[in-house]
Amino acid sequence: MLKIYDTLTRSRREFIPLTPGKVKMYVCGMTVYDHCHLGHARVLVVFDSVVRWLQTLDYKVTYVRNITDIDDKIIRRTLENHEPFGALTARYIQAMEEDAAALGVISPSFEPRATEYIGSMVTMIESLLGKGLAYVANNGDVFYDVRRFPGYGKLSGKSLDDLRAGERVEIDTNKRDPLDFVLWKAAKADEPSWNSPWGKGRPGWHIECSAMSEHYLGEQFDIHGGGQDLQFPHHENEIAQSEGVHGHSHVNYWMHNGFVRVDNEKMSKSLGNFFTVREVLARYQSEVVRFFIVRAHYRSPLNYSDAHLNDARNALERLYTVLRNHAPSQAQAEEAPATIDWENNVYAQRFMAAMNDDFNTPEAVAVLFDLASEANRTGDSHYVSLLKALGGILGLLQQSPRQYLQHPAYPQDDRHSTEEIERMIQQRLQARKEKNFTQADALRQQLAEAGIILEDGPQGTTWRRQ
RNA sequence: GGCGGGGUGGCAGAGUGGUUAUGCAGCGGCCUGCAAAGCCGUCUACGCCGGUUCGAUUCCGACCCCCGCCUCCA
Repeated sequence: MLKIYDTLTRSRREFIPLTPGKVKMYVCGMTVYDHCHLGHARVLVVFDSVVRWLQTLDYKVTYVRNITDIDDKIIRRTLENHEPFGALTARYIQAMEEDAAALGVISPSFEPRATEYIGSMVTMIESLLGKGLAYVANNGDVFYDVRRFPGYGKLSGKSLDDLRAGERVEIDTNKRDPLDFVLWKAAKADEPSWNSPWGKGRPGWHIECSAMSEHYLGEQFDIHGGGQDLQFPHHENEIAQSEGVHGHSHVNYWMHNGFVRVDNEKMSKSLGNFFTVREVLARYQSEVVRFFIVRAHYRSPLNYSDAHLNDARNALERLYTVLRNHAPSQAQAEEAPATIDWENNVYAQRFMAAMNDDFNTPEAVAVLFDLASEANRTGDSHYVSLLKALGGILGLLQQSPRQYLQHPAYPQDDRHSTEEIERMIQQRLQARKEKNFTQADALRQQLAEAGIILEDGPQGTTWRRQ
């Protein structure tokens, strides 16, 4: 039985989908004005793991992850760059897709862009105006009237009177309440704009998620996810909009992942302490990054540092080494296809129990390592098959072990070609045969200095990159 | 100030009212020409102070400290 921690009720609740066998899930994706950083990578990987597990449980998942391709920051960036905003967003959407693919993230069922749903947003805003939950201000902006929505603050546990609006930012005098948020922004000159009953303008940030989630998933759906920082105000506002229009709750389970931190501080664009996915992928194999993310629970903070990435790299190497050392033979692979016996296998059961407990991936990873130990102890390839199958559910261990282990850690370390390495290994084997250990060790040392480790085994000498 | 989440062994990171998490790193041994990999063994724990309990890292209370949200942010 799957249990999910729901932010709204602050409790772990049994997961019961609205429609048996089906899951409708919406996750707030990226605002595309810059490259993804590790915090974005975490959202991508965390909810990818959620989808993979739901699918393992035989749910048919409809997964929507939106793209915000119009907002203040995008406009500012296009002005700085002197380029059309469509060109800017297209470039960063492309980059995001590349990063996601590198991290082994399966494409969502739908990836709607805000600019393609302006009409739905306008309809929604009209509805809110009709219900008296919104108003047109003197400056032409349309605002949500938060005081008119009784449940405002229920997701983030805030009360309107406790919020210190205006303490950090100047209050917009066009608003009735400082916490009112914009649904429609009147266009300034040189800004991208769309027609609306309130004149040319563009949507506020929050309305897009209400509109697009309804378009793809209906008035009510199962899971809504995103980073912790979206809890307030973004998701709070989304509730106000969707519930305001429909008159009933729209999300059954709210999931929020924890932050990536640097030096114990939240990694964020505004603090400028971020590392982009591509910066990190230039130095670590992408699977190391995914492993690093999956090794922590999704709600916990995750500290980023080279030491931690190195630690993850070394740990993952152990798993791939098992896969290499005890790979099932062709015959064994055919005899025992990669089906997982959830009913009888204790490792599979532990894995399932862990994942069913609010997606406890660290515990699931621990099962992987126990399987690795068992495989090393017994040499039984059944453990290896299961290790690879369970790893696959987490999006791990699907590369060929040789490819993984021989992948250059840093591109500039790729000093020796594979042919060169193989030739030196043969030279060393010849030297060993002649008991010329001095020369054999010299050759090994030479390779070691290039980060290449030799391993003499019963089946001959293999190599990997450190 | 309001609200929320935390403080676990050298590092990372789960979890539990009494039984080995797991990984990396360290140490000793086995294996090896020597290594590497692997195996066996092993050392560092549950912020502080009280309370409940036969027994608390795990429950309760106070305290200290850290982080997040209250502006855009995954």
